[in-house]
Amino acid sequence: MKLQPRKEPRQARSRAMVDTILDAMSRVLVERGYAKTNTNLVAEAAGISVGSLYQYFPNKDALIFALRERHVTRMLSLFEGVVDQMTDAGSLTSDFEALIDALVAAHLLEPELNRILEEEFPAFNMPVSNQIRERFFDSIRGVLKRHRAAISAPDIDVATFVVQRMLKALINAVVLTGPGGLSPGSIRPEIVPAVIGYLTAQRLN
Amino acid sequence: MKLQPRKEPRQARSRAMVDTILDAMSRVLVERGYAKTNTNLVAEAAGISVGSLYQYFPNKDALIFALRERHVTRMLSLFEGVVDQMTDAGSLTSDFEALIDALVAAHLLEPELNRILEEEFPAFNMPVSNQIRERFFDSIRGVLKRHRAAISAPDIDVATFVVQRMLKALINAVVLTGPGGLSPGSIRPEIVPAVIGYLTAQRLN
Amino acid sequence: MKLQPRKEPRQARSRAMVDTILDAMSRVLVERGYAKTNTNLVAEAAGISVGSLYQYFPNKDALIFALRERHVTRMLSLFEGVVDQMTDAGSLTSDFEALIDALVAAHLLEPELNRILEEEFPAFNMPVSNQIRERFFDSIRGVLKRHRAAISAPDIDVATFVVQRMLKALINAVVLTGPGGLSPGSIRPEIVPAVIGYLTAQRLN
Amino acid sequence: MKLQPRKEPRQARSRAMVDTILDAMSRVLVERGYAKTNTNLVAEAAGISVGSLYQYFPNKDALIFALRERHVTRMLSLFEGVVDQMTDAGSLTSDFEALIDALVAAHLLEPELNRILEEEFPAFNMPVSNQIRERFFDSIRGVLKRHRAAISAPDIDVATFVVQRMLKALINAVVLTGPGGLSPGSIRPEIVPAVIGYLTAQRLN
DNA sequence: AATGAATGAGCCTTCATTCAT
DNA sequence: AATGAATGAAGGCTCATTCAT
Repeated sequence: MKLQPRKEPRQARSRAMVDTILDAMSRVLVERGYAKTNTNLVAEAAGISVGSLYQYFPNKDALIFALRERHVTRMLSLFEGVVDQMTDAGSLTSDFEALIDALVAAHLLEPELNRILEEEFPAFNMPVSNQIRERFFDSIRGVLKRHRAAISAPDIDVATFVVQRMLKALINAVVLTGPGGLSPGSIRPEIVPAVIGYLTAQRLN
Repeated sequence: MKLQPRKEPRQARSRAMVDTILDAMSRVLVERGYAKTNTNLVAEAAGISVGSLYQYFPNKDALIFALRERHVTRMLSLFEGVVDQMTDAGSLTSDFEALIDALVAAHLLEPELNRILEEEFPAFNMPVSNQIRERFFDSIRGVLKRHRAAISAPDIDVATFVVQRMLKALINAVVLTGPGGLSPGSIRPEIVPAVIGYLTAQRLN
Repeated sequence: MKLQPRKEPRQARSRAMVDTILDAMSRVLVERGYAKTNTNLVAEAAGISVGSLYQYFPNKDALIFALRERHVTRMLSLFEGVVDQMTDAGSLTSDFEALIDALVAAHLLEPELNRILEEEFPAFNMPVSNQIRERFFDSIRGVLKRHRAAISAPDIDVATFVVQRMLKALINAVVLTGPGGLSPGSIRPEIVPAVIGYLTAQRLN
Repeated sequence: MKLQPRKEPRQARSRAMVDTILDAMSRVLVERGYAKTNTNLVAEAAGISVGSLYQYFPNKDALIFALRERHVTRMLSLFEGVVDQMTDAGSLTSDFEALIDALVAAHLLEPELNRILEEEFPAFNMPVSNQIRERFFDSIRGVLKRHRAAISAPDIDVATFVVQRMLKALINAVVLTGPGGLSPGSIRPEIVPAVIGYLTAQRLN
């Protein structure tokens, strides 16, 4: 009676493997930088053989892509969690304060990996999948829609896009420590005014 | 009277060569992308030998660096030209309108190269030289200072930094044609409100 | 009963590979000379890919170094074999006769390789490992010590050093076929008198 | 009246140039080692252009060859000077003492260059010209002939060859400071006994 | 004769990917 | 499915030599 299943169903094993590999990739990337990262190294760091690595990823690009996806998805989860908890009670400002807190927190999950993914990558080639991008977009749009009345921007989609870009740029400024420049701490408090300022700006036409 | 020198003095020849090489680099980069660009190809595209290329650039990185510098310097020229022509008569809004026009124009000088330099590069490693960065910064700060009274942001340096980041992010959104997303044309008119909105936002504390 | 392991245990395979590569290196070196020897050629001669070669040797220098070590170690083996078989019965002269026979034989194992290693190499940079050098030294010193009474040289270590140098120089003269010069055969019988003459020379002070 | 000749006759200029170039080669060789020496560097060190260098030497090998020749010729001069001053009064021992002194002094003329020429060169390929070799040989043979009666070696030519090799080996041991090993100073006094011991060794057959 | 920029063959080395075991 | 040795195309860079000026 072969009732006992494999300890783990195949799919699960595969997923665990994929995660192990991505963890290794992340570690190597952080430790050595993109230029000195290669598949053999990643396999070794994952405790498997290169051959096995290629069982789970068809090529190096797929590996990079998957890592980006996973990283961004994790950030998205945190972000959506915050958005989902918003009630109708919140003001535009308080909502964005929460949202920015969440975004900063998300970026600080794996800050080194995040830095490399943002700065050191020849990889916008393969942009984060549209699905993820859209969910970020939709979350922000949801907030804007809820406060439609308070917003002077004529087109919500356009405003969402602009806010998204502003947030990304400014939060990276806070999170990514550059060699010179102003302290991240002093930028942080400016993000809310920037967003709110834009959304509520007086428009002539 | 053999007074006439060689058609071009030595220094000039060297500069012409450097420019020829950078032009070739730019072309190859645009045509094939960073990953498929190599020094032999660049030399060929420049109509010279690899050896010659290495007479002018010590290594591949120096080539990339120089190309970035040249590109950014050209953008800076255009930008500073606009800023220099500003009179005290301009309003905060009109000044930023001019400034954004200039920036967009600057980014459209070599849009494809610009895209690759912005997106495809493992190159924050070698950031644009601080001097250039600072001159961008100073230009913007100059404008802000002139309109200090109209600005609610408490710290001009911080505000400059934020504006700079916003401008970069939003102008890239306008200039860099992504596969999906909103049309750049619709983003463009939002930049002024975004900047002005931030600068004049009501601040509680 | 699948008790039989792979035909060759891993370590053995690796060693075989190293030897195959060194054999190829040796062959190429002999056929083309050092200046025209390169890693790709060696790999080809070894019937493997360059990549494989670099799996066993980190760089070209390591390859050369290893070849020298192997060659000298083999010579050392032959030499030590002879020394070990010496009994107390031998005279100073008969001992050195045997010793010189062994050295000549050792040099004639791979005479062409030996010539290149001795003459064509920018390689004192990476001297034969001290351990090997010392074992040669110690063997000779052992013989001298046994015959201490018959030796006029005041310091055994110094005498060992001198004898070692003399032997190397004279045996190379015998073994290395130069373009012109005396026939090696006529030099050979002079080595024993040279060594014995030195060791037993009358010293005034 | 174009009476004034070029300041220097052509031949002389050429010789001066050749010497300038060889001096530069020597300097570069000593400062950077063979592996890091190249023709462009030598030309620069000589204060001329590569093109000019190639006016005087057809290729790199010729340059190396010429430098060796010059160096060895200079050593030969010093050596022959000593030999020429020998009178019939000298004993075998005193003659060799003088001769060894001269050789050591010769090797210490440009010790660093000498070291590189001896140790770091893939250059026995192009052995010192036979003429020079022969003059060394002849000088030594001359001394041996003068003392023929005191010498037990049956064949003067063979003995000359052996002595020559011994001298070269032992003097290099004195002059070339290796990383480990006995102090050169302690080897020096052994050279005379070695040579004399060989020449006067008792021979059985 | 001098110059030195230009040449380009050639070398060492890396690494994504394959495949026999 | 796993292994990891093997592959080999590709790339950065050097340097002896040439040649237009």
